[in-house]
Amino acid sequence: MTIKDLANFLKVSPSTVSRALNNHPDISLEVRQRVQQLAEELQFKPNSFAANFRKKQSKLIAVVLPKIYRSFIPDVIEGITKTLKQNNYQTLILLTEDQLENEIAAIQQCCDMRVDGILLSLSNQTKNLDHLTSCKSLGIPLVLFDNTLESQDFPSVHINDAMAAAACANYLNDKKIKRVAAVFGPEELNISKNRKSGFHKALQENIICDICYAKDAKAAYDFVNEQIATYQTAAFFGISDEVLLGIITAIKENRLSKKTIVIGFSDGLTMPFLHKQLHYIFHDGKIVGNQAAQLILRHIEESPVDKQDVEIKVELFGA
Amino acid sequence: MTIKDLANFLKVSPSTVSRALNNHPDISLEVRQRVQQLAEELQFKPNSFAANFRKKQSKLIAVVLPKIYRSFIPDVIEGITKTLKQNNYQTLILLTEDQLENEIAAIQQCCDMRVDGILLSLSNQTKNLDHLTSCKSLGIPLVLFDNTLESQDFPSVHINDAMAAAACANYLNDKKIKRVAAVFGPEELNISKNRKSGFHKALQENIICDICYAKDAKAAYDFVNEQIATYQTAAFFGISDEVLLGIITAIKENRLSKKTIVIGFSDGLTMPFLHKQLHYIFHDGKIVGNQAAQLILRHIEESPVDKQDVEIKVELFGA
DNA sequence: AACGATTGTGCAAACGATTGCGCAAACGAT
DNA sequence: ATCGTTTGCGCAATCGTTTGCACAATCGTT
Repeated sequence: MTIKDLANFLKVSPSTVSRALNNHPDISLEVRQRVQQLAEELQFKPNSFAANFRKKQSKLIAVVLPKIYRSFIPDVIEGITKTLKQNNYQTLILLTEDQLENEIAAIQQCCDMRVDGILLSLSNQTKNLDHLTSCKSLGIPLVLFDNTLESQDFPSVHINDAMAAAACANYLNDKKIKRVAAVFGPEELNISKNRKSGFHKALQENIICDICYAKDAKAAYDFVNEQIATYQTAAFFGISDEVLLGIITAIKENRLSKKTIVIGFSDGLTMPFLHKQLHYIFHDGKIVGNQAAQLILRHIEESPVDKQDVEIKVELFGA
Repeated sequence: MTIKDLANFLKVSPSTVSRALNNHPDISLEVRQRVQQLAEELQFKPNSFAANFRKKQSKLIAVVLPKIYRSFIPDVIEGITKTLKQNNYQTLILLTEDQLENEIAAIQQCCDMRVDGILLSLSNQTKNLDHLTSCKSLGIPLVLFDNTLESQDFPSVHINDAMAAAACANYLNDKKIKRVAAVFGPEELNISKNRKSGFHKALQENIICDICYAKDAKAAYDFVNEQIATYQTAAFFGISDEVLLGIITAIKENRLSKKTIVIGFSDGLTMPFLHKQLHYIFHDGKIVGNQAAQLILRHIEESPVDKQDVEIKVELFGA
């Protein structure tokens, strides 16, 4: 079933069928309707590969990211796919498992496939953007999101981690606490670094702050248990749902829920439900995804656009 | 940069370049190496769209599913993408948001795009497979996974929900409990139905069983609180991480952790960590994804394959 | 020396849709 | 009646690769 078949059947030329199907004004209403009607009846759909090939576009956007963790990222993907679908693009998922080598291969793949755009959340191993030169030279738009690096070349979408972390610190300042235990993610993660420096800068100097880089919930949990045992710590800061899970589990097992302050970053679902007293920066993946998608679409459709980062506003929620 | 450019430069024909790049044995080693070397130097990659177009394949597999929940599905996607990537296929994600209408549109999209295969987890609204006839007629392989329906035409990958639920019931039978509260997901979900019937059939008749269809963790939580207040229930069954979150939160808030039995289905991460005494059927998304991907690859590459369902083995874990 | 077999390469036709350009018919204006 | 314009459609090239087939060169055989 091709355009030619339709054309033969209708005794018109393939070009006419093509134009009729695309509502080209050159084609008379009568012919247009006949074509569209037959196409409808025969369930004919033009081969989008042939069309895309001819038009030199793929209508495919690649999302390259380390891993689909249990929180946040699913929302990001949802936000991206929804926005893209509305604009007739499809979403391709490539996972790097936090390996730079995989990231490089994935980007290469994207270039080879001639995707129309790339949304990239960097692996933790990635220290620079050298591997993105091929995108640049091929003119494939690329937007960084979530885990990003400063760049002249590529716009990014993210929250202001430092400011949000500072808001948490300020909350703790106001509570006149003496000591806080702060749990970050793996040390090499940019969000760890940014949130940590923002937190420290804002935290009053007279507050003692113990810190930990936890690779998972268990590590956070162990650290918190130790802190409680040693210092009777009653205030905790955690930069992700993963570490918050460790923190909250520990304080619940120590039966400290009521008097203890827990504050951190969360996607607003599991952790606030699990611990009603949680204070959290609501890190909404859907918005991040949506914004990233919109940004890449702008770069694809109205090139050239001046590079412009998007900083998502966040708020402190909680009891 | 095309094959033709390379050919001109090397004073050979495009066909020779093409074959050389594909390691076709017809091409002498010498020519092959010259071609490959130049391609390497110039960073040339054949336009895969043109190639796929010519070969009538897209190297794209669509994954159509309701939603990327916070547990299980991320693992499934990970399992799928990994397996597909190893076989040089890319993963396309289409979300249906549990709307039949979206599912129909997504399948249509897939057919229009000529994807090489479809992995489909049904929406809760889907009661039959009529909308898949176009796949059938176009010869696009399709594999059902996770939320499936019985079908003559399409193979499926899933666990034996009824048997796994029965294993949970048997565990409770052995514990000589008098009463259990069982929390399912939305009533229209197939996993709710299957797990419920399996559970009930296996549960001893003298055990009182209160049930609830919870749409989210909060609903499960409310139900459990009520059960505890009314009957001092001390045994709970939950069919997903989502409802287990509600159950566990409630019993923790009621300070019942130690003596209370909680059993259910989990992806083995958050819930077992949160509640160390949890007994759970380990529902491993990675395996489901991997198996589904392998199955679709078989159907793509060695057609025709006789329809054959895959039933993933599961085990009861926990303290 | 003449012959088939083998080996390596090029020619040209696909694949299916799009699109610049040309051309005929129909129309209105002079 | 003539000419210029508009309207509606078809021709044919094009996108970049792949691939069946033809063909030339080389080789070993008789």
